[in-house]
Amino acid sequence: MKYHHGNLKEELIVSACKVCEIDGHDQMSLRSIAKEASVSQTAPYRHFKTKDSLLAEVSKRGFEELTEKLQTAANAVKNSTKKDQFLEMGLAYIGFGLEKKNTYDLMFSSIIDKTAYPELHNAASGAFDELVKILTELFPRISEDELGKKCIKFWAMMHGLVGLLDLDIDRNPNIDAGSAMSVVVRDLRS
Amino acid sequence: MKYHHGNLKEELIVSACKVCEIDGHDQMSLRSIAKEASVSQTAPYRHFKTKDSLLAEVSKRGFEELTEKLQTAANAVKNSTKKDQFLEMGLAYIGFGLEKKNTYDLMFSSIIDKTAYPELHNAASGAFDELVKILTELFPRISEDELGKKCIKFWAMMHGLVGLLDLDIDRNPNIDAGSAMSVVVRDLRS
DNA sequence: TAATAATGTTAGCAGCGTAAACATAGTATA
DNA sequence: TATACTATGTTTACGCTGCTAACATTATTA
Repeated sequence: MKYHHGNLKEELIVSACKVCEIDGHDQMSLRSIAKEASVSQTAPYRHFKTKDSLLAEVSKRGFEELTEKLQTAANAVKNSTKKDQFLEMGLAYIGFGLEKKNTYDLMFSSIIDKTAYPELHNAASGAFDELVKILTELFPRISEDELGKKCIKFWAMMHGLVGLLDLDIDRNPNIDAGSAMSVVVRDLRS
Repeated sequence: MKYHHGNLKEELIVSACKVCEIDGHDQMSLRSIAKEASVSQTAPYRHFKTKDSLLAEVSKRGFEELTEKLQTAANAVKNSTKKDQFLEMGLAYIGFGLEKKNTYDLMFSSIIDKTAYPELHNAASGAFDELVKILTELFPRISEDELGKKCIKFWAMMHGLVGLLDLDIDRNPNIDAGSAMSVVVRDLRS
């Protein structure tokens, strides 16, 4: 084992993502992350000013992955009906939210002060911008104002659904991700 | 100062709620809560098995307060149009979410394992049940299935909006709670 | 009244984020 | 090439945390 790792910063981020997704963000101690990367407990401080700045990086990558997922979904159904396009995008969003539940929780938790990490805020806004871009192509004729509202509505619904599906708050076994989506999607395609 | 407090359990819950709302749930240490209640650091363990079980109580009271807020809002506009009734309920929900932001975060965070605290789960479901009850009166004619979907939609939208308004993810200064609500409310009143 | 249960405090453990001091390796300059 | 400097690792240590064990005090009950 070399004394100087060479690529520790990246390795630490990867380790942090792993610990987050496997054990949850409440289990993300710097020590556990450092152990995962096989370095000493304080090695991360050569690359990250605080623990939060490392978590911010994990969160940022989550938003980047979400952006990609939305892009891919939009491309996959470019020539379908609006309904299908929305369904696909919605399922992509919810799929990410449920599959990477722990990372999603971190992304939307208030643990990290977003205003303190501009890059994180940009990544989060970037995902929203991607949504705007996709919806702009879907609705070329409506006003910018109406478009913005549509985006907020979509995101709010998806985010809300992820939270509710995860919480199982309704106790209704008939409402799974797919059917909940189809309920919601009807309001968006027009 | 008496040795035996007499009502420490209740006092601790109140102190915990205070610490949560003022400092945020990430600052809720048992020690800080005990200090707020002017008892020793380990006194809480006579009344709560773990720290989480105390947090669960705080979260439970949050859901109970939310339930009340929804009730009050529904009663206040009993004879208005459906649109106004929805607006009022929505604003009550969002108002709670933004005003008691830190408590709301705790309630919907994954810090507490809901399945481990049946009373918390009941309180959360109780808030949803209240929503079902109100919407049942608003829509006496639609099927139970449709009603359930409407409730999920409402909750998802409100929860989503709270998250987005708080996150300021859209960076759109024109979208505040009121206008966002009115965007969303149009879909629900029919 | 004496035993017991309930409820408080004190002391101490391991794990945490973080800072300081130190060790080692790579790089620039003489 | 030798030497200084910088980058990046480790060790140690501090105060905070959740929690347990041992002990102190009060309330209840036989």
